[in-house]
Amino acid sequence: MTTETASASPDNKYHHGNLRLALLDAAIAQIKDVGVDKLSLRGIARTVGVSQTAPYRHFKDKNQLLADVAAQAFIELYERSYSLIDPNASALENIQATGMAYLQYAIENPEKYRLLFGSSIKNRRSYSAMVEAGEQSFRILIDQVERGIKAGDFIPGCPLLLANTLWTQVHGSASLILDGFYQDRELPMPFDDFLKAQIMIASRALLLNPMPISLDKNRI
Amino acid sequence: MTTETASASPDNKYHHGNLRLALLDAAIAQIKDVGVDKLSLRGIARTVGVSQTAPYRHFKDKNQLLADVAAQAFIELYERSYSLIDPNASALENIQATGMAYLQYAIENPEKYRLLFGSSIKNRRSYSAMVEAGEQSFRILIDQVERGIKAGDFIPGCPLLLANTLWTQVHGSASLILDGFYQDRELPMPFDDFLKAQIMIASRALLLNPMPISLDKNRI
DNA sequence: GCTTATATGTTTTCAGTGTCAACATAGGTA
DNA sequence: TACCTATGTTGACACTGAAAACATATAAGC
Repeated sequence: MTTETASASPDNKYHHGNLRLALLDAAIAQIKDVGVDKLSLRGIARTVGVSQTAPYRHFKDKNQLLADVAAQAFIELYERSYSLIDPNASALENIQATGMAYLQYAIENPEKYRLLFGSSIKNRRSYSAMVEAGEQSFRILIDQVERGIKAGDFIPGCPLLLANTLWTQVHGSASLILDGFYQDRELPMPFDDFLKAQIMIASRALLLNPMPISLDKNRI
Repeated sequence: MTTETASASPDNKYHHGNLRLALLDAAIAQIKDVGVDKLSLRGIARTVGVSQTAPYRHFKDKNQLLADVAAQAFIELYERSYSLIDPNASALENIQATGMAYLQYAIENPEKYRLLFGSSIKNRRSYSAMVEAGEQSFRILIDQVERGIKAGDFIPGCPLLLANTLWTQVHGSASLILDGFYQDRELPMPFDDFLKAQIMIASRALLLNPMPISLDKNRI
């Protein structure tokens, strides 16, 4: 979602007014309905009603357009996660809540998620805006891990390490969902519970003194 | 690695002899050095020295060629994992060993791993040989989880759920490695230890009675 | 107001892709 | 011998990302 509306000066045949935003919006739309790897620069130029090379005035190449879209999406993801952090809740609760929100984002925006973490974008490291937006999201998790350690709930390990362990679990979960790994697969419980249970198990690993067993054998 | 050598009848201008294998081999080679998404059917046809449409006699389309390569790679991965299972070792030890081997495979064969779990292959579910090869690998993990439960070491939960939690962690870890997430990033310890520590933490979640804290604060 | 530079468009073109249809040939079989 | 089928080839189509050369509208300096 871009902040401004895409058309600024209305009847300006030649100069579009705000082509850059219009292209980004069209790209997001196209990603959503044809998928990130069927997205074509020419296609989005066509839907915006502009020549096929016009986008090159605003983006060095297709890769940069994708990186810019991704940066936006990372911010979206960050805001969504951040809004769920409750300073009064325990670190564990916050972690589990944001973990589920993360999965939900991936499920609701599969193609965007693929853009964020797939290999559509080359040379990720060289798009600093995108990288920083991504790291901002990650820092939410690190912060909560640090809180949990300080509160004496979690193992007193390196926060980056612990946070990363959690993140990789959730990220792997998302990847497998999007790759259709769970389609036509019999699960022992509703899908949502399945995901939640995994997050609970994974976060149990951080607890200094986890319950000997906190899961009902029949439910899980 | 295909089992037979690719050229059967030597001087047969028109009929190649074993084009199918030759194409698969060329595909693997091309994946290794230009990457899975820069692989082109025409390119591999060229290196094999055959017309650009010849591959269509052996593969319905590019997607099917990729799926066939992936099936092979899954078997590779399976064999590598299976060879590490020691019936006399504990489930936990086996799980940690295969987990590290899995990451090592991903690091050594980044483009192959991307092929296996990225979105290069469309409609994965419809390539049953590939799907089954993949599930075979996963079953190794499930088996060990079941062993751990029976031995009274692990939480008595649904093995699929527990195994999946572990797998998603390792898979996520691999994805982030390949996406260059750890490049130019300061880590609190050597990279290999970093990965191993995460696997240890993640598998700690399965233990019925994990050590209150088993990690030295300074090392981790 | 006039000129001029710059940002933002367009046209044209190139090299590359996956895939299809039509045709050619070699080897095995009736 | 005649033919069928598997396996090749040629040529074409409809795409793609991208570069080069050209056009125009807006903004800045005088």
